[in-house]
Amino acid sequence: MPLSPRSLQRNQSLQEQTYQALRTAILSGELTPGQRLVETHLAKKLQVSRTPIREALRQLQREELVVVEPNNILRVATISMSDAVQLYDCRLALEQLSVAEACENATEAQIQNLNMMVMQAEKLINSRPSQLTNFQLLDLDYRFHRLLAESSGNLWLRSLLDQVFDKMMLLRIHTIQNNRDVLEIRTEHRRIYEAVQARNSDAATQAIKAHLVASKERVVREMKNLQQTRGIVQEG
Amino acid sequence: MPLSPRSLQRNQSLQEQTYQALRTAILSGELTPGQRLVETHLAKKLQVSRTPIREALRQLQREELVVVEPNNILRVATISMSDAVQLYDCRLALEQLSVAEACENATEAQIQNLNMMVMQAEKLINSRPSQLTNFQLLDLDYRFHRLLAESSGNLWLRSLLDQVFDKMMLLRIHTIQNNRDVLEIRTEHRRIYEAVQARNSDAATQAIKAHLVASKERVVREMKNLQQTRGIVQEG
DNA sequence: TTACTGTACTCTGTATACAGTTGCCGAATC
DNA sequence: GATTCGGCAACTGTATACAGAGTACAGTAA
Repeated sequence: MPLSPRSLQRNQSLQEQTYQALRTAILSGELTPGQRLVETHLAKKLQVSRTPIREALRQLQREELVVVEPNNILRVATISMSDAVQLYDCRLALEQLSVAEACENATEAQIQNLNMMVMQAEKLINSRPSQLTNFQLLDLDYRFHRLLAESSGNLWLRSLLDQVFDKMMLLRIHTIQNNRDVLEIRTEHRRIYEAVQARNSDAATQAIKAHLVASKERVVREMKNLQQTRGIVQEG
Repeated sequence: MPLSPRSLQRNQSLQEQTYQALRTAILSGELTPGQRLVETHLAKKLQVSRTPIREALRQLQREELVVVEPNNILRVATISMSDAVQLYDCRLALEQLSVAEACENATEAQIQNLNMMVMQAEKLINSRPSQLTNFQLLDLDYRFHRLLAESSGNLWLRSLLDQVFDKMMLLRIHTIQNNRDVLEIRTEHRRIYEAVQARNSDAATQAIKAHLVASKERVVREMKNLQQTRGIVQEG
């Protein structure tokens, strides 16, 4: 849903709706990394006053989806190659814990949902590639990982991983545009799912580790490609 | 530094200063867990308008140092026993990565600083126990861990751990009041330091793991004690 | 042509006004 | 004495006004 006037309703606070709208716009790529954010413009676009905009921006700033320059200019955050590597390292640490605890604590309903996601992904991969299916795959990828985190039963782990996922999304929404191979999740997700379903903590840890290491490598390779062609993502 | 009118200066934005003041007040225990936060009162206390207060509160809310109730009442966050356990699990995952990367990337200056902190702690422990030295020890403990995270060179790891540390601080500022034994960091910190200094990644990982497992156990024990006597920390 | 300066414009930081909501208290009623 | 209703007080949500900082641009002088 594009950033548009009065797509907002009055049942929730405008501040919260503004926050969601901006976050979604950033994570969907509608607001591109590095783009300047001007309070007054956003206010006009969303048909609200600056107050809710400012509060939403402060939150995004605290999550580092928005960064502030020395002269108080706000921009959508940019993810560099080294950021990506470091984020993957954090994921590696956190998601091993995530699946290990999921093996212990996942409910049957959660396990069924995981299964459905794996099957959906397999179906999507067999369909004709297009930019739409690429986005759907990426979405499915992160829904799978978020559900794993949720299944761990550890709320703080979930909250930390959510932040990491948001930042990864910011990056990947731009890396997958052309190359669906960066989303080789077919066998990898299934292996993770099966280990969790069997409550086999060691296998699950191994599987997620292999998945993330492979994924990291694919993303880094794709970023190098992108850097050669266009200059969207800068080195940091 | 107590929350007082016009302790703020005009060189930084009031919003940022307000944020720092509130965060410090929460982490130092001046604002106690569960305490209600009223914008207008805080505004009067800090001698600023509601605008900077609101923006600061939104940030604290996003970091979950402040929680909002259904009727829009804001309160200082409360950490339950299960929160503490889950936070320790996250720390365990992240800090193992932290020291492993610190072994690779720490600068000589950082290693020297780590050493100084270890020695300072050893000196403090030998001094006469008091509430003041307890607070100093706790502060030193977290400064040590933060510096480890910084030495890893992984900015995202550092940012994630900072959040975890803040929440732990919120908890521990109340658990250590009487019992300094929860801060048995003498030998444990030294062992971590020596492993990092020797760039021995395996030893460092083992040492931090042992430290955190032991620390978790001590804190849980102390929380059980507290729960029996007074009701500050509620089960969640 | 270049460098400097004044000016107008844009944007942010902060304060404040106003409206809507929630919750409480007291009075009237059963 | 308990209960319910009206009204008041306390807060929050939102809009907006205003001031100050930064910036770009044009005009002028060397």
